[in-house]
Amino acid sequence: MAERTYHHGNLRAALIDAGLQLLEEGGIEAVGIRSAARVTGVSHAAPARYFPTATSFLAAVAAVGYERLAAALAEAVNSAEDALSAFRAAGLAYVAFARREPNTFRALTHPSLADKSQHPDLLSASNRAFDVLRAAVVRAQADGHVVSAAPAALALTAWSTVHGISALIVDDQLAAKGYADDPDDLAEEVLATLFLGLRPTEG
Amino acid sequence: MAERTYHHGNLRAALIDAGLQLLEEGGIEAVGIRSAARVTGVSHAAPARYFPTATSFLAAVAAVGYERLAAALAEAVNSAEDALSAFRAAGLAYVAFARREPNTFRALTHPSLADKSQHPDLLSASNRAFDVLRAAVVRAQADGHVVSAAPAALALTAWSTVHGISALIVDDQLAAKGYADDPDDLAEEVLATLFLGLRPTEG
DNA sequence: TCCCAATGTTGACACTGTCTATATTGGCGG
DNA sequence: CCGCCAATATAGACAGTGTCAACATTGGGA
Repeated sequence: MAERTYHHGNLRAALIDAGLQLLEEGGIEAVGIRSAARVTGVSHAAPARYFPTATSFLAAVAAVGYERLAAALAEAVNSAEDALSAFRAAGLAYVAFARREPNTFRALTHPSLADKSQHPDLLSASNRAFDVLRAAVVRAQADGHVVSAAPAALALTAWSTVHGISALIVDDQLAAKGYADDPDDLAEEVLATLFLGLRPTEG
Repeated sequence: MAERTYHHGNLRAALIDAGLQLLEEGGIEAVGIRSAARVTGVSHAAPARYFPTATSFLAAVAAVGYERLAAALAEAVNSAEDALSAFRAAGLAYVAFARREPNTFRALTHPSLADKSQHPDLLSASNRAFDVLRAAVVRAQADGHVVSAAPAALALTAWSTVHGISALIVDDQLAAKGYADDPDDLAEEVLATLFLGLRPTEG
């Protein structure tokens, strides 16, 4: 901060902060190399040393978004009482995160970041968030609340479900598609259906 | 086509065709007002009369994508034997569409189109696709294969599920998340879980 | 202390979307 | 059949973007 000289100190982190701020304020379209440089008070080409391309900058910002998501999921899981309610809390936390930070949520699945193999940090952050859900599945299996199939497949199913409903809620598609009630109710209903489908056959 | 004069005839449709071509070839990032004009062989500002803003052009292209999706769903539903397999076929057709036209699929949920209320044609096309799924739900209810709750909520649940898994498959996230098998198998598994969750309680 | 490698800056280029002013022309009333 | 007008397309300009190459600055180790 304050009265910086020629060398910034930790420009990389400062740029990512600026990117997060731009993201929150103006959506993903507002996140750019030059605007981030401007916010940071640095020349327009300075970011190039840390982010060779505009997409790589976006990826770095989105990676922080995934970290936040992972943290939100982990907190929900940890503050739950039993394995099933932990799994359930993770699902609700996913939807809650999307609603709380819609612009961040949308950034996570931005088309230009579709190929995550180009952005290792983004990929690992994404997987870290997923692993929280996967761990919750494994524990719910151990407690007999979830059918004992491959955890990866079950976690992918759960991820799909909560991601899909989050996308619909965040983009405000409910009313247009004939659902007039509280989005929270829908999230609960969707999760209930999911859990019913994941239940072990005849306990 | 061929030797056009000053007035094009149906520039609007030609531009959308160009947009679809650009989309298929280079992804959504390649779809722009100027590039579409270039492909169409028209001046860079000509599209402005039909598409006042770049986003509105994108919306028109995406609307065609939703129409295609709706058609694919409808065909799957219509060529099925009974109500339950029609519902199931619709789900598989959704995933198949996403895999067949990944760039089109990604365009449908592009962040800049998140607010569909700004783009009536896009909204109605999107709803048309959704209605195919909703009708399938209703029929499956009538045949006793699906719990009798509000169709809108159930259809939203189904949409969420198939959309989520499609997004994961299209962005090639399966292997990175520990699923090494055939994506088709996963799609079937996810649908099976969905149907299990949607089944009427004890028949 | 000196120097060099790491870090920022400056300037330029091609590209984009958007605006305003201008040119072209098909089709209508006379 | 003619002439004009409104619809349609063009031309030019401007601000903004990402990216590149040449240059300036400086901190920290030999």
